[in-house]
Amino acid sequence: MPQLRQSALRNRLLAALTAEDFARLAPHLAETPMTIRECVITSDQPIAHAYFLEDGLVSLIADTREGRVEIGLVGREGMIGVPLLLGTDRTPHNAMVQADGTALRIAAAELCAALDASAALRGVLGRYVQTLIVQVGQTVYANADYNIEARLARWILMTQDRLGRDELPITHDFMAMMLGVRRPGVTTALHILEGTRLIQAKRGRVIVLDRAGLMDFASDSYGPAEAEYERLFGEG
Amino acid sequence: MPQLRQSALRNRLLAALTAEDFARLAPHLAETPMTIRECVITSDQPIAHAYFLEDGLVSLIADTREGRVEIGLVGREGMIGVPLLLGTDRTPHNAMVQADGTALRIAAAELCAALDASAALRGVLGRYVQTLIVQVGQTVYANADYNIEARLARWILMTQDRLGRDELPITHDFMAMMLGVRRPGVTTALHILEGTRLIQAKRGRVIVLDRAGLMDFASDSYGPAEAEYERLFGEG
DNA sequence: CGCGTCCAGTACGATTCCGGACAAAGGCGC
DNA sequence: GCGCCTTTGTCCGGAATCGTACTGGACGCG
Repeated sequence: MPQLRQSALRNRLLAALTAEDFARLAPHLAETPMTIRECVITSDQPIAHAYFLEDGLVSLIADTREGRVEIGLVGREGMIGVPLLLGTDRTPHNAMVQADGTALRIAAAELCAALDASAALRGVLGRYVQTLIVQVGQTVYANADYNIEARLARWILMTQDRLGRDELPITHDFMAMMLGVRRPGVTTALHILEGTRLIQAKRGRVIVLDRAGLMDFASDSYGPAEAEYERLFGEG
Repeated sequence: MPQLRQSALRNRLLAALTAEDFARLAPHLAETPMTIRECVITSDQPIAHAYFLEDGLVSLIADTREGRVEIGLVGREGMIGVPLLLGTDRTPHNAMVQADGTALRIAAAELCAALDASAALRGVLGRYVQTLIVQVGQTVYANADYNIEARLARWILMTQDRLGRDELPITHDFMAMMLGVRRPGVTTALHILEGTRLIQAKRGRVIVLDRAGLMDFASDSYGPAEAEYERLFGEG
């Protein structure tokens, strides 16, 4: 495979590694396409690879017999396969692709070997786990204290952050599942956001018009998790 | 301080350590009382110590200007100070004591040194982080898909697990804050649980009468997180 | 033993959101 | 251009929960 140049990567975790750590991982990283609705990790199944996203969007989903909810969102700021960092090869959650993209993936064994060899690598990826915990915690808070419109604004902002574009390829149905609400509830909430010109909704996509306005609308449901990421990776 | 014997400890994480890892930590562990409403970790402040709980209950709380919600619950099955494991010395969350108890605490620097020295220690504590992520994820799910009574049943079960007693020293006000609902909502929900003889409510405490019945009531909101803990620590 | 404080119980209108159903419209394949 | 499937828009009654306020009882303290 072609030589990977660290500076050419979009993944913020790989970019934050020391040159030495990157050199350790690079030989094992393979570019992999991700297509929508694909499950890159399936609940309670062995995790064969970790994925460093270059583009696209993946949801971490808790689903049981009686329903499913999104608990976390990962884009090129993060990675899929956190349980591997934490000493286990499986998890009850699913990781499902929400927007097409590509990832650099590495076999579980290679990642674990690199982790054992480098405290600096453990530090970078550990800090990512911290940001993920804060993100999930923020989701608990948002679901408890905010109405659908605010949570939708938060979700749109998070998605925009991770995709790095203003046009988000998302249907109402998907957003409803992610937020754990009824689909018509999303339709109505989108109309409200559209009415104040914060977004423009088209069939199958949402276009962000006024990011600052969305942040106002989302209030404290958006922000803390993002601040934690910037604190830990902002300089990197 | 007196010699600590690993087999005499109630904390399940310390009990799960190898003898070698325990010996590494033991000289630095100091028994510390925890009193109700004390914040053992304050948001965005440096974390000086990690706490391995021997008894008592601590909540992880996300609070902002506009509200606070519990995102996780820790007892003798766990530890406080997870960010230290993940390469940072602070977090936006608070850790507040909900029931008096004691903990064995260790200075951050000593813990980090031990982590650097032992892959096995990293494994045990990393797996605890995994169980914590699943617990928080389960809270997202419970808040999205279950009514107050079921969530209350879940919370009572989790508290009972962690305290190891049937009598839980908890006021309605506290439960309301933890679940992110109104206080009278808790009163009503408790009456429903009491009506079916699952619990008995007294002033300032709840007594579990029928644990199996509570599990039925909580349905899928309770279980997955606990199964994950047993999978990772069940034999230990 | 009496007072003050914390805690539990109750009420009620307002509001959000659900559950389910159905109709319109966009867009793709043929 | 036609038909079909997906997606979106809309409607309704009903349930859950909220916000707020007030009452009465339990407990601790002096």
